[in-house]
Amino acid sequence: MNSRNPAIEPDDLAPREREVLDVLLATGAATAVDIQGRLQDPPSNSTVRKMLSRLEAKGLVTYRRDGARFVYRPTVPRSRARRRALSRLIRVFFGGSAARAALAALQDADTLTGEELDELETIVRKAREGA
Amino acid sequence: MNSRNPAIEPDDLAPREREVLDVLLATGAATAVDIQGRLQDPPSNSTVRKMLSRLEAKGLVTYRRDGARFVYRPTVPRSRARRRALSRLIRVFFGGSAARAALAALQDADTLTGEELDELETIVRKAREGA
DNA sequence: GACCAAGTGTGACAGGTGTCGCATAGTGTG
DNA sequence: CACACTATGCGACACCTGTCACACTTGGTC
Repeated sequence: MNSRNPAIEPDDLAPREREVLDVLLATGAATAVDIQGRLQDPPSNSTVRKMLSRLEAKGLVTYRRDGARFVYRPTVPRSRARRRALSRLIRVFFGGSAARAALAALQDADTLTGEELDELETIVRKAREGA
Repeated sequence: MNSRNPAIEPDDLAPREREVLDVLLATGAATAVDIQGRLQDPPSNSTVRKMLSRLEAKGLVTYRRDGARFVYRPTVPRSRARRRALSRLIRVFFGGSAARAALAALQDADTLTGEELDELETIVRKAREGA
């Protein structure tokens, strides 16, 4: 069980481990020092490395040397993790309605680009036509 | 530290505990048996009760007798937990853009009610006017 | 090649989690 | 009120987590 364990998902992780993986998912790749700097109430560097090594043992991250340092990456496809996280949010907080989740997110969006507005209009138009 | 401990947030919980709290946040209130039935790969009823008692010790749930059974509720305001979960999702998976998160959620929405479409149009219109 | 700085690997360990079985308490019915 | 049924409280315990200190590697510089 050295890598690729499809049974373990990011949701099954302990809080600190999940926090570390979150940084990796958000940035795509990072060193132990980078990660340490992005954690809330940061622990020692040793601790971060230990987390990374455990995540690696669980098959959730890989690393690659880059000179003296190691650069870590998540093995879980970002899109897959995102889909799971999104569907969980929708299930728990929006009674299963993706539309209501989207509306809530839009409330938080202080700015919308013209492109985003166009996309929204397209979605609305298509929905009206389809119905 | 019997109740109201504002320092402990749902994100700081171990996976199983979070799963239990999720059910409570999703349903508003539930008994140990209800919760057990909604967990993935459900453990014994004892286990669920132990989780609940630990969550109670952490000040995250309360219970109230209802005849023979106990009904549990989250003490964390749903809206607050939702806001935190949403902002985390946005930060980790959408580079901080609430708008892009909303668009992703809409892709998942297989049906949109007329009311929801109206709300979306209103948001788009107001955004265009404001800009 | 000897040194220093910066990185990494890992053992240890207190405390937290997930799991249950068993003893106990509350409800309703004849 | 005695019985059957269902719920709850709790002790126990193996395994997992979060934390670090300390020893070791690597890369570059005189």
